[in-house]
Amino acid sequence: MDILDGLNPAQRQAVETIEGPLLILAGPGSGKTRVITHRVAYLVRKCGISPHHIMAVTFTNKAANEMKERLQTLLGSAVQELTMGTFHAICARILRRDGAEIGLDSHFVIYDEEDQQNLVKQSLQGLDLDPKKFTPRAVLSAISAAKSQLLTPQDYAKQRRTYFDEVAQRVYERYEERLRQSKALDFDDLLMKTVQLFQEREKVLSKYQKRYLHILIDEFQDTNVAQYMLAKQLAAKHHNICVVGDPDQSIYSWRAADLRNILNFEKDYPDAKVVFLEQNYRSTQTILETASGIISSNRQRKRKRLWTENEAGEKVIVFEAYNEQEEALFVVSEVERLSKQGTARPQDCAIMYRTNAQSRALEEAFIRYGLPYRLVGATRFYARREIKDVIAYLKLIHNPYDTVSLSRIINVPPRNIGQRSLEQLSNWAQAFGVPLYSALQVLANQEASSETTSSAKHPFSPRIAKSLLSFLSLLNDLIEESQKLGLVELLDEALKRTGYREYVLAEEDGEDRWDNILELRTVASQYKEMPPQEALTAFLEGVALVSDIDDYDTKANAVTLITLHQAKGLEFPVVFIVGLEEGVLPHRRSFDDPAQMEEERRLCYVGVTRAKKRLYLVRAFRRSLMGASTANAPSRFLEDVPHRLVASPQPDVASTKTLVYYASPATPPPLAEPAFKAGEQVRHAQFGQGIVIGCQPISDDQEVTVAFKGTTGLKRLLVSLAKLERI
DNA sequence: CGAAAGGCTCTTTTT
DNA sequence: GAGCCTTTCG
Repeated sequence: MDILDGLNPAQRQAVETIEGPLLILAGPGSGKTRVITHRVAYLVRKCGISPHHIMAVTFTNKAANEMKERLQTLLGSAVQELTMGTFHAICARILRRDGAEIGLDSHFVIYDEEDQQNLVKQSLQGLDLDPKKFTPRAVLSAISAAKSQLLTPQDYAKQRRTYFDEVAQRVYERYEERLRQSKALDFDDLLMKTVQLFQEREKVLSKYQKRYLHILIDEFQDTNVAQYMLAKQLAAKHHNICVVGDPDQSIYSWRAADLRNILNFEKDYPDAKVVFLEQNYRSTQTILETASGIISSNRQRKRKRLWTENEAGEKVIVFEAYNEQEEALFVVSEVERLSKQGTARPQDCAIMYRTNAQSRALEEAFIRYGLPYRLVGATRFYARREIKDVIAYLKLIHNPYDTVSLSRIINVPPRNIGQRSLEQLSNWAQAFGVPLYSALQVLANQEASSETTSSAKHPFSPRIAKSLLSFLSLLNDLIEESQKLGLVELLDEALKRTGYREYVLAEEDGEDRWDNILELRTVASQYKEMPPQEALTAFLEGVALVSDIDDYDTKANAVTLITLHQAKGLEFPVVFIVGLEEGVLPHRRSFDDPAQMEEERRLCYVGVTRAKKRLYLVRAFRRSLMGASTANAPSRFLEDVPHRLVASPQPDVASTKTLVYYASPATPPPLAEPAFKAGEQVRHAQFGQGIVIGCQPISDDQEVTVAFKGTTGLKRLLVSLAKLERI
């Protein structure tokens, strides 16, 4: 098969233009992914470029994996040679290998946002500031923005304007110092340090420049200054840089993405060729026109003409519910109706919303009516406390200087090292300017030699000193074990020695939490092929850089619940956008900033253009936000949907007049008949006898809660799996 | 020292 | 409505 077969002229041009800079402006549904994969295949198969010399940067790991899968069929095992991943993942690899050149320890740990916030909190302490005015969150966001623009604390100092800037700058300095002590890098460092490495070490840069003859970057509209600089550095030798994006789909400016990267690409690369992909293969005429209607009100944009040969298709359905419960009910009954009709299966449908909090009402409705659903994100596996605790142990084993992780688990499970003791330890360490781990070792030496060397003598009571030392030896033992044990064995050993299992099981939801840990163990077991040390590094890196969307599996037989941001790059036959209200979408935080308001509009545009066949725009008249229920006006975006595209009876979306369109008289599907009733006596093969407490539908199954005799206690089981026997 | 309870503030979006 | 922090008590 020829690689160019089945491509339209513009797509073909995008694939064949391999020399020099290339900007591909790709409208939604224009076959962008297809172009990128075919371009890579073309480079390898037609131009004889080794995959080793190609770098492709994607926005998520998921996108990278999918692309690899597709290329597998075109290239076979040579795919492994490609450098493919997010900027963050690629940079982490580079720094692990060559970071020593700029003084980085190859055992650096990666700090996620929670870790960062803890560190900012620590750095704020002792500055004697109004904690209301200078929240860790706000300060961190300033620091992160600075780093995304490659501003060091010194650079930041030069351009600070307000008192807040001054404070943020001082915290930034302390924060950096602590990161360094902990041998840790935060997300932004991964980019910034790589840029720095390339700036300061010509040899290293040149090595990578020589290697990467071709560089491809997807979702270019969402890159920040640091990422842009990185691309520029890497491409400086060969100039074969191909960027793909769509300014209308730029939705990450709050994460310091800079639209100017794509808008000014042609200025920075004067010899750049530009290809427009404007034919849409995804959506119906109606959906595409709806999208155009919405986006064309933005003033800061290049006009472009999207078109499609697809049929007009179904009208857009606009629905106003009374409140979020009714909104959810409407969605559920529509999904049910479509699937009864055979029009769409549950997995063909997606429900998109502006904020994670909105998923709750939807979830409740789905559970209540026993419809299968799949929630992307929100539950954030790796953000769970027990998972973070266990990972903190592993991070510490990997790099004991990691002060954030050490502070996190020094008293988890409780070992008599309370806040005050930790504070004492921290102050003492700070006085020496060393990480907590080093301080603990100094303490150990002092205790061992029993000599009382004047000023530096530790401040701890004998009892506390004993607790601290026993923690230190626990940690040291585990570090020693890590030399010989495989990853899973190491994890087990850590859990055993710390007594974490007993600790977690004693809590409320202990069973669930323990199950989560077992799931983490399963993830760890996937690294068994590697040598132990390497496995630990790879595991921690993987864990640090995953995103919620990464393990989203489209095959499950379930409706997808997803934020508009996460929906970028996906497509569904049926899309519901809910919460189309002033204050929600657009979000109220964008009211006073026209640029942000335009981004809200783009977000809405992204949502609409995910739909292939059917689009529902749904809003609620009242909605409870933060406890209180408020009435909201219809979203201004609804006004931009041409009336002729909306299902009759014509809703007058411009007015606040109520409704309009009812899908079949809302007949809520009957509750599935519970398989068990409370009070029934049952027997389980493993847990023995018990009494049923309750039973409720969950996805396409039922969950039964049983109180078992003896030590087992309360268990929640899936009816289909548990094989409960009535007695 | 730590567990429990009560009161406070926020909530966009996330690699 | 929840997570976070502070307070209080054992």
